[in-house]
Amino acid sequence: MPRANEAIEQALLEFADLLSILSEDPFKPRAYEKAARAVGGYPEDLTGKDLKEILEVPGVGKSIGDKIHEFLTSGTITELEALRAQIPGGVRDLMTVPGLGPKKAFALHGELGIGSVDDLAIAIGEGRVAGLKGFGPKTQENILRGITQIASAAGRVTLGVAMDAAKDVIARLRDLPGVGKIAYAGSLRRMCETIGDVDILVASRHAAPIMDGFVTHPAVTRVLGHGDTKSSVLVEHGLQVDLRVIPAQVWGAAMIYFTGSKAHNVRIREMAVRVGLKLNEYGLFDAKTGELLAAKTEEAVYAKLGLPFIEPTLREDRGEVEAALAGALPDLIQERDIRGDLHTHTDLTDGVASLEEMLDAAAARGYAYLAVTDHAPDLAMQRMTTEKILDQRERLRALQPRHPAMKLLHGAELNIGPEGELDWPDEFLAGFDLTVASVHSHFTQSREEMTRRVLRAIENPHVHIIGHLTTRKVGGRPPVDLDLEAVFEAAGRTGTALEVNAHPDRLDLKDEHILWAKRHGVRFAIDTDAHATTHLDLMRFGVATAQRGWLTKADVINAWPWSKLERSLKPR
DNA sequence: GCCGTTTTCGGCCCGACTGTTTTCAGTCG
Repeated sequence: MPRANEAIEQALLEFADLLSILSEDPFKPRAYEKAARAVGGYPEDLTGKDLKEILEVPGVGKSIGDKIHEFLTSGTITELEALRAQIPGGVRDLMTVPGLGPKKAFALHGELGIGSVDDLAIAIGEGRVAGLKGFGPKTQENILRGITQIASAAGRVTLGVAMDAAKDVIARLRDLPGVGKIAYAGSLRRMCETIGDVDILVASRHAAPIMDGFVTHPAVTRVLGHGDTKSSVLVEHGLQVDLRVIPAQVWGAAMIYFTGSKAHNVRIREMAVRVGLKLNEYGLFDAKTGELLAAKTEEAVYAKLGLPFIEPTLREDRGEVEAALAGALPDLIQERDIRGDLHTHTDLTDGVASLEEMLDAAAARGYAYLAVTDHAPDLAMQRMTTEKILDQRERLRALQPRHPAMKLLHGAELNIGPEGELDWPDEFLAGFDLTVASVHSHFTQSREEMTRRVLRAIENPHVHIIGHLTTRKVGGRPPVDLDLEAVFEAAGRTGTALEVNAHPDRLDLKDEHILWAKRHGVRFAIDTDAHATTHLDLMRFGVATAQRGWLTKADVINAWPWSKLERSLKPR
């Protein structure tokens, strides 16, 4: 079962949102938000903890601690229920529209009775919103654009949400009698950035009890179908989960079939047909005699087709079949190849873990190096100063002896200003072991301005990595407008690495961009941008995205041994 | 609501941008 922390985090964030609508005091919702993040990033599972232990979570005091305790013992928070009764859920959804915050959402609900995003679109169309104070033509236009943006992601969830749901279901089903192999397939196994539905495969001869266990899972909000070998349900976030039970002897063929992509499957089925074979979810057959040639493992099925095993992350019909036939599949980067994380935060800025905790967590992962890269002063909200970061550097240096197997790198996440300027002059930047430079403001600049700005940062010899290049949020904020061809050319030429941000809400660069950039000889850094020790585990999503971009460990600077990385960090 | 001490209250996430509000509220990172 997943940790209770995530459910508590969601409940506290909802509490914060509802308070921000209802409460005059802006600090109260912030306290809930802060506590939510701290719980989400807390390394220990809160399940079964008593009040005293709960109060050890930073940012959690008596009042919130009581609510967490109530949630852990009863599954609900009475006061949260009371807030929900005052504010329909759809009103909270309004705040997901870019440009709409608690005040505007409250006005729309209070003045016009608007209770959902759909209501809002209709009301704008009918001109009813125009009369409302603070809702001029530009604002309405922005809201409509935001609604379109949300709608385009409707029905899909991020990789992280889908993975949690899949793990949860698998954990519940794994111990049922008669369950052999169990695994997720589909777009989740291919690690696509958004997931429409989760496919889970179980090998068993006795489907009925497994089906029953599935549809009665506590996370199920609605049963869409309940058959002999296939059932479909909806869980949180409206996510659909399909379960299929198949005989163990056709596991490989079924995994290929249900992993897809459709385009990949079409390609290999065509290959089969051309040589007198037939491929479906039950196996690879001789088309004439019907004899079963392979089915048990994916490797066996691919082999009979004259192909090596193709990693799920490559199965998009982007040339992987041709490469496989030519023996030219890339030797893809794996999570075990990663030797360190080069973009992490501590509680000196907006992280929730201390420097010591982050170092311990990284060391526990067996990393050979770790860069601590807290935010720089130009991101004003973080209140970083030159004194604070120099003090952190001293503390980091002093901690080095505690981690003899891990090289500690002192860095910063710099802000690329609107003109491409950075937070500190070059002399000061030269004092860092490593820097990440990212865009955090002025997202709406023109393509020319944005490109000039990013190019200037790339050309700066004291910048080693460009963080989350496009700043997009999966299913949320659109990417900035940027001449990627020019950016990739410059990054390739200067040796400035481009980040593959591993957070499932970002995945930035995305797979297509990685493929494109790689053609320019760009180097990459797969980083978690961790704001908590638990976030270091997000590395797997970054590695999967890098795989989808066909990267090998030679392409990824944090898969290099320290001696090689160290040489590459010298000023150009 | 939390927290720390300048210690039981008062400060906390600051500053810029946007659109529209004729002087600034709301939103965002």
